[in-house]
Amino acid sequence: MTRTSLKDWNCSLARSLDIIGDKWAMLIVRNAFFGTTTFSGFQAELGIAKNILTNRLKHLTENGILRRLEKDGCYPRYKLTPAGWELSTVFIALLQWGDKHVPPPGGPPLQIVDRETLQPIRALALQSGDGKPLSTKEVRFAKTPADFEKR
Amino acid sequence: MTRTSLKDWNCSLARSLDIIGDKWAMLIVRNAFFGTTTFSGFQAELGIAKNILTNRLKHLTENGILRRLEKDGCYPRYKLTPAGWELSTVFIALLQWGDKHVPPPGGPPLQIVDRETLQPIRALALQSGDGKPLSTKEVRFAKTPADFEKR
DNA sequence: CAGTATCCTCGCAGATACTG
DNA sequence: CAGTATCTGCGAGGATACTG
Repeated sequence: MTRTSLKDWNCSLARSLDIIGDKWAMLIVRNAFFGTTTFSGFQAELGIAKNILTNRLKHLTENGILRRLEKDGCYPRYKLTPAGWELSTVFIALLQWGDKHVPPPGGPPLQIVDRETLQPIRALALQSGDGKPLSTKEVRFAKTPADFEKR
Repeated sequence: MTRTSLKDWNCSLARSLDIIGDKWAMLIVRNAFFGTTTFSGFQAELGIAKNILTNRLKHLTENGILRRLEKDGCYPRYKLTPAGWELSTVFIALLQWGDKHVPPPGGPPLQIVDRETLQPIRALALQSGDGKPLSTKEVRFAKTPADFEKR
């Protein structure tokens, strides 16, 4: 009678979906990937309710996607773990799929380009260390970040 | 006050998540990819409630992921559209991520191998035509299909 | 077999006020 | 700023009975 949990399924996809299978989780990871680190940052960019955001951040932290870093006298920062970084392969695939098959209401889709070459990125191979931002493989948006996520 | 819909966001990822961002949708696509075509097939394999399954199948059909084929005097069959096939890049990425980062409760994870070479598949490039199953690139499970998804 | 029709429940999510 | 606490409610999702 309770909702089925996928945690214990003998299937990696199912278990993965149990962690990042809801829309907010994936969007949070995406924004973390593109540089957001603070509570209010996620909150403003996504327009998500605070308690829900708390929930998701906690859930992602407990499942090893995010790491919560507290420096004394400073705001806590959320950064992707290596496992979190590797999720980029997933949402980039989804993003590109969406670019192709779910056209935006108006205007052309935003593009992800390499920060240096400005060439469109088709797939990412990430091998980051311990949550540090990537150097050359780092990506940005062709449009300004502000354009990107207007809620 | 209503739940936020991602349909109209200016972001391909968000719009994609609105379509296949819930766990059942992705699992249905996965099973469709691996050969399931009938209502009862999905129902038995996933253990999903019938009305929910009806919902999801309708939703996926309306959004161009599945195609519902009716032959007179025969059961309806659900087959992936080309767009649906291309989703495999997404869930394979997720599946492999899960293999690495969300270890199963007991025993080694199942593996996806090439049907002919039996080599593990790391990434798929699909270029299927009109919903037809793929030929050489088709994949199967190293274990029997029956092992695969025991609900 | 492939759904439709109901009913019911509880989880997710939104809004808001409040705290260190 | 970064949450916590509380209230509220829609609606996803489950169970079951029924139909062509």
